[in-house]
Amino acid sequence: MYTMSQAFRLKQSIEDAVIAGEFQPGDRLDEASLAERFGVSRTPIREALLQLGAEGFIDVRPRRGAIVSVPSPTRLFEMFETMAEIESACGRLAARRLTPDNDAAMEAAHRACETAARNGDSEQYYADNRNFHEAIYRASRNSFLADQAFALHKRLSAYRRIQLRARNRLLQSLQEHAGILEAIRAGDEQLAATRLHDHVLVQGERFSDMVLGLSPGGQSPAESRRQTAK
Amino acid sequence: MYTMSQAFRLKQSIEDAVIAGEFQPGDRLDEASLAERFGVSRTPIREALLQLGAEGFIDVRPRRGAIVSVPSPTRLFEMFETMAEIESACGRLAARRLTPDNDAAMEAAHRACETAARNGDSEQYYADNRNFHEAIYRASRNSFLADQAFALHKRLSAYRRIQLRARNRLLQSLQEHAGILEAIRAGDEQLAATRLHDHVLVQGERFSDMVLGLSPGGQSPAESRRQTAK
DNA sequence: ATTTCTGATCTTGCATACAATTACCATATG
DNA sequence: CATATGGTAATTGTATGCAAGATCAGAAAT
Repeated sequence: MYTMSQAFRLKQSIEDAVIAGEFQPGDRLDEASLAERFGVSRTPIREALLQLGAEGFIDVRPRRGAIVSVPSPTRLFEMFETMAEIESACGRLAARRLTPDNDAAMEAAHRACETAARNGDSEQYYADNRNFHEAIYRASRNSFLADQAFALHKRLSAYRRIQLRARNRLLQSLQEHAGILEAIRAGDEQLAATRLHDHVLVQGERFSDMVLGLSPGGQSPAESRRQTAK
Repeated sequence: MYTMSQAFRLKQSIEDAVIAGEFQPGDRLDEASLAERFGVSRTPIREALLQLGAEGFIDVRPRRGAIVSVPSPTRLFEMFETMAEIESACGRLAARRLTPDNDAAMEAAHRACETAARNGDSEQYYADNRNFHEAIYRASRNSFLADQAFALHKRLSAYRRIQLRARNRLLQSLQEHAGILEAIRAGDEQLAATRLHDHVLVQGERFSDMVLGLSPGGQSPAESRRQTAK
C-alpha cells in the first residue's frame, strides 16, 4: 500500500536502523539530522520518535532529545525474565493448540537454523532464530500475545545479537530449539513452557553476566536460577 | 512539575478521559475539537494521540483519524488470556520472592477489598481490586514485568468494570483473592500461578460471553454516531 | 428504492516559522 | 586549578499554513 503516511514509514526505518545496530544504545537521535537524512521535515520525524518512545523502544526525554535506550543491567535482566515468561506462555498455548500449519512453519524455521548453525554463520542464525521464535508466537494462536512477544523480542534484539556470536552457543541454542519443538509436538504444556523459559533466560543471564561486571546492587541472576525445581 | 511538555500532559488527560468512559469505544477523537477543548494547537494533540496509538490504547488509522479501540470479542478474549498469563507470571515470581513489605501491601489491599465487598460497593471494590492486583505485580520484584501488567490492566479496565457489577461476583472474586494470597505466602509458585490465571481468565470469559450475546461492536452504533455531529 | 457518480467540505499529513529551553564555551573569579 | 558566570549557539516544543486524501450530500442512472 502506498498511501501510508511518512511518519509510519519513518518509524519503521528508524526502528530498523536501531535493530541493525546502526544506532547503538546511548546514541542520540537528532531530529534535524534524521530529517535531513530522510529528506523530510522535522514533523514526521518527531511523530515517529514519539511513537517509538511510547513503545519503549527508545527513550525520549522531554526537551532533551531522544536516545536509544540504555537499560541498566538490572533492567536488562528484568526484560529477559519477562521475555522468558511471555515466551513460555506462547509455548504452553502452542502445545495445547498446535495445528499442522504452525507445526510446518516451526519445522521450516528450525531447519534453517540448523543450516546456519552448521555453517557457523551467526548473522544468518540470528535471523533464522528470530523466525523460529516468531513461529512459536504465532503457534500460540493468540495474536495479541504474539504481538506482545514480537515487540519485546525486537526491543531485546540489540542485546541478543552480541551474545549469539559465541560459536558453541549456536549449537547449544539449536539443541534447545529441538527440545522445545519436541515438547510442543508432544502436547506437553509444562515441559514446553519450562524449556522455553530456560532457553530465553539463559541468554539473558549470560548477557547480564557480561555486562554486570561493573554495576553494584543489581539483582543477581544466580538468585533466580533455581526455577526448574518444583 | 511544570516543565513537562504539553503533549505529555495531554496524553495523560486523554487517557484519563477514555478510562473514565468519557470517550467510549468507537468514539472519534477529532484533532480540531480536542485542540479547542484543551486550548492548544493541533500539533501537541497529534503527538499525544500518536503516542496513545503506539501504546495500543487507541486506534489511529492513517488519514482517517483516531478512535477509541473497539476490540472484537475474539481480540478481547485474547487480551484477557494474555492478562491471565502475565498475572500468573507475576504470581509465580511473587511466591518465589515475597518480602514482608510486599506481603503487607497485599494484605492491606485484600482487607480493603473485603470491606468493599461486604458493603456491596462495587465501585469501591473496582478500585480496591485494582490495588490488590497492582500489589501482586509489585511483589514480583520485576519492575519491567510489573509495568507491562499495569499497562495491560489499564487497557482492559473499561471492560472489567462492567463485569464486576454483578453482586455475587464480588464475593466470589474476594474468595479467589484469598486463595491467591494463600498460595503466594506458601511459596507455592505453581498454585499461585494457576489460581491467578483462573481468576483473571474467568473474568475474560464472562465478559466475552456477555459481548458475544450482544450485537457485534459492543456499544450500540447509534450512540457513537451522536458524537460525530457538533 | 438503491446504487453510482461528482463536487463541495471537512480532516489529516507535512512543511515552515517562531518561541522556549538547554547545551556549549570562553572568560572571570576564588 | 577548579568552579562560577555570562552570553551565544543549538535543539526541542508549539503554532500556523497549505496540499492531499477522505467524507458526505445530492443528482443522475439503473
